[in-house]
Amino acid sequence: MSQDASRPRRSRRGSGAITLHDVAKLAGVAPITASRALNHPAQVSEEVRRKVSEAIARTGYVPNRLAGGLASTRSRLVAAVVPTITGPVFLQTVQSLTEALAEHGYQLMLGQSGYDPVREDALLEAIIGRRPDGIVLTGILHSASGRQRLLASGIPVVETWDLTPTPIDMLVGFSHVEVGRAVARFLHGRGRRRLAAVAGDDERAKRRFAAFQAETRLLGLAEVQSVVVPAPTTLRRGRGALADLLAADPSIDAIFCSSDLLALGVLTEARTRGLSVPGQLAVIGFGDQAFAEDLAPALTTVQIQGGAIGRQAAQFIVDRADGRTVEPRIVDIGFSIIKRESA
Amino acid sequence: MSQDASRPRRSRRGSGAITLHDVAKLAGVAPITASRALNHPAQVSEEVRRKVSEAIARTGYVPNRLAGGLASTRSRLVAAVVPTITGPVFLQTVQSLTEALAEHGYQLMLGQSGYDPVREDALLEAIIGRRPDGIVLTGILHSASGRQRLLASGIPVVETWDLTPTPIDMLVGFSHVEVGRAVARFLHGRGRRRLAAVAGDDERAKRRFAAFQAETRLLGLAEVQSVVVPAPTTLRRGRGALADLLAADPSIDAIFCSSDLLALGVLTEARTRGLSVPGQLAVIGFGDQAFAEDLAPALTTVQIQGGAIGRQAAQFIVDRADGRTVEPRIVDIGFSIIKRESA
DNA sequence: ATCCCAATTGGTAGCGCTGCCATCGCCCTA
DNA sequence: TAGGGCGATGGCAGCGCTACCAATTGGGAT
Repeated sequence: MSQDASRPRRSRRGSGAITLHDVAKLAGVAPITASRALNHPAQVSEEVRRKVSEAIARTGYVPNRLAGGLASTRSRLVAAVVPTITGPVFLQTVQSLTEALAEHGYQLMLGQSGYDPVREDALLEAIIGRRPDGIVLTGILHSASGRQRLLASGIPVVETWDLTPTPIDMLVGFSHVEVGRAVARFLHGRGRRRLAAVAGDDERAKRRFAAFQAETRLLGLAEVQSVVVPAPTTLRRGRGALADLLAADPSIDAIFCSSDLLALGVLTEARTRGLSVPGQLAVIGFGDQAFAEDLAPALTTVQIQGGAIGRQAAQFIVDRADGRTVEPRIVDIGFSIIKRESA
Repeated sequence: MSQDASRPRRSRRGSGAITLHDVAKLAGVAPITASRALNHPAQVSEEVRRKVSEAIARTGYVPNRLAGGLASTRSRLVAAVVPTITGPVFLQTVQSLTEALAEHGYQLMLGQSGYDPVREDALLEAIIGRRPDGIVLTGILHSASGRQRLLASGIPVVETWDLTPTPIDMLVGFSHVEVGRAVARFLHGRGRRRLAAVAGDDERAKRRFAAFQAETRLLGLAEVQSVVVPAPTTLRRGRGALADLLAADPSIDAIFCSSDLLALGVLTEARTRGLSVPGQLAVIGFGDQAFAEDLAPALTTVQIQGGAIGRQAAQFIVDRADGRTVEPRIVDIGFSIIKRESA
């Protein structure tokens, strides 16, 4: 026990914290050997492993990952970009992403792009500066300059919650077009003939809506009544939307909502107006949030496996970081319509 | 334009990316001068600033913050720990924290402690290893060893969503005890006499409930009927809770719920049972989530300024990082009961 | 006995940046 | 003209870690 006397006045700077060198000295091995004991335990003897872990326990040493990342060019940091965290759509994805990443020793950095392209650019710069081992884009439509920047950085990128034939790099999502079509056919199949829609004001929701509308025409139904509400979608917007829709055409018999929250708003407004669901009006949501199944009436909705998206994204990035080639680089996670009471 | 020929085979390692040295060379200044042009622009001449920013624009240089953080012992990283991101309670706080931090050039790392103390310790280690400039604890009850570790790391810590006289370091929150008392008095003041509660299974919710119960006794009311539901609280749990409560005592006339989602569940169950709210039953929630005001009936609830908590926490950390002493280190953000229709 | 190879350990030299101190002009004052 | 002071620039060294290569050891093959 002799860590008192010496303390050779740190030459200049530093945090003053315990370093790997301190641990190595205490364990009686070279610093690099201590490093190996931690990062490649198979490469050192049982004895060294024991001495080093003892020294760590005694000093309370915590490796400086900033230094490690700099030296190895592997930061073990992954960035996730969402428009805003308060929109509940991506939460499940962020959660499972964080968890899956943590299991592999990676840490998540969270960035909110907001709805401002200037902010988006600044955010990208801040992220790239940390040299993450991967970037997960969640429901963001990035500017051309942002895309360029990402490409130039050479950092693995996973786009999620969408399906395009030309991703920046890797992709895990589902087809919004197929969702729109499937919902139209579903409602038609259940005897609905005067369809309406409440769409959030974002690119994906609009694609779902366009496909929904196109399919409706193919089915020979009446023109779709629709309302576009600004993002993020809320219960209030749902109530307002139903009011608007009814004012425009009281004969509608089904509504496809851009989110479950919007659907809850529609349900709420319908109830206050004495409209029976699903009797007079069928309502279908999107997202299958936890509350959907326990509403009264239970909400029929489109289920997306947000958790699976996050796990797959994490897998993509870990594979890349470990030098494995990722193939295929596009994964369609699919979706399903959960039939409950509201439609 | 001459960055082709030379490329003097990087001696050994490195990411191959543009470095500050490359920029400095192109601008015709010393590396340290280029560094100053970026970080302390007031210290260099107009001319240098111009040449450097030109070189940056031409090369697409993005500073390596890992290296910067290592050299300056300021990572400009802040860690936030939440039990789970899918519980919507802390979202507002995380959002405003991220935003306020971004404005000052800080990036947020997100950690989920889950409900497992082992995981919590691993998470803390992962976080401390990144040498963040601050750690924000949100609604977490950390183990004694975790607390010890945090203290030893010397990193500024902000605890949130609570009020204790003995914080680890800094604190911004409100009194759960006062909330419980205030709600009991509020319901009593509105003529309710047979109070009940649905409490989430976490430490804070239990403190609110205990105070609620104590105050009820002081007011001379009947013993409080209660149900404890496991975290995270959901709509389903709310429905189940009302069923249980009614089974135990059909005469209850008011329910204090641990979250707005729980309250929505109670509202839903009450409706399916033909119980009128607030006529036969008063319902009050906790959190004032966005949807609360647009429910039918609109939900009376306890409002917490989650956004303000996040902003204050960011302010605390930025102040500390800039070397300002933070005083007082405990901020009571308060709460208010928002009277709507349900109680 | 000699050589070879694998397993283990150590040394050196950075990763890309910034803190500290020295240097260089230049202007102002005496 | 000499001295002092100040603003701008540069050099050096090192933050704490790991990649790469070298050295050492012990056994097995020949």
